[in-house]
Amino acid sequence: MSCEEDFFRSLRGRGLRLTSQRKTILAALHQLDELATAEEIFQHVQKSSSSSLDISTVYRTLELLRTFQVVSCIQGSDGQYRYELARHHAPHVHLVCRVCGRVFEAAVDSLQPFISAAWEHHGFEVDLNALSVGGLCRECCARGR
Amino acid sequence: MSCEEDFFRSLRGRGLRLTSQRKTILAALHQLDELATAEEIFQHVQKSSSSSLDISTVYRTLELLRTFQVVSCIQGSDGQYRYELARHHAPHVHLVCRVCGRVFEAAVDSLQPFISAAWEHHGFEVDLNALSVGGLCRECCARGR
DNA sequence: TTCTCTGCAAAGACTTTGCAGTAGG
DNA sequence: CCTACTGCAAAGTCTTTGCAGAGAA
Repeated sequence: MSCEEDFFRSLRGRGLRLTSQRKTILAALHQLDELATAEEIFQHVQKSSSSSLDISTVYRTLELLRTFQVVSCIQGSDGQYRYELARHHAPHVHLVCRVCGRVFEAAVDSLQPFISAAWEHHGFEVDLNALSVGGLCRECCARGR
Repeated sequence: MSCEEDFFRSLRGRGLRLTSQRKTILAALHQLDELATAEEIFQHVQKSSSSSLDISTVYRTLELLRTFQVVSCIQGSDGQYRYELARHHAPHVHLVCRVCGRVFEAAVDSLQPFISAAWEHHGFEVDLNALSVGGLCRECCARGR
């Protein structure tokens, strides 16, 4: 799995180690294949794997994966951080419904004018991997808020 | 002040009351005139006003103001909620630097294509007041991350 | 062997909640 | 006078941290 090899190389580059817990968490991210909280990743490992690990290890590993840009991280409408594999998905934006909290994925091409404008007017480099947009989804909108 | 009158009317519509604490918090939001956390609003009142209130009252009032759309609310890079008066500002987007945490305001016109696309493809109604975009600011970008 | 990493437990930061007294309308 | 609101204190939720032992390289 090239993702694990990449991770291993990144770790070695800083004198860090590829432990079984880190492998397990990376595998869980592949299996979940969607935005997941640290708690959800933890639960998934508890159920699907014989390996045991601690929730604090999950947090520490996710932080590490984030610094290597292996995972991207957004905050849902409930304020929790949610993670997903960065390279596993085409670049996309998350549409987070402020009522039901569900997350939808939208393409990024229509954002190009905005990205250019942010760069030209503010020197700001928009991070597409961490982009989440609040609003109302179709159902909640129809339900009248 | 029309903002307070609006708030009063909204409250009356639901049989709720305009208390001195709610007036104080609304005034603080006007004085701060920028994104502020509950704690910052609380501190501001403690310093600048003779009225005393509890931090839990600040949270309860901000939640109330949010349901009436008097304030809008985003999450900064540190995960804290930050509030500002919704009508006091022209519609704008917050650019949140993932390194230094500073927040910049950007115009929304270049987002029009994206807003239209989200609506057409997903039936998703983007909420501009709650829109924050992560990335790297000019300084942190120049500093090489 | 050498350090990094882990599990555990505890603390931390921010936010919410239950309750009895206070005060708005 | 009614009942929503407040302050207080306590709990809740999510996340981080200190430390001694475990385990990669």
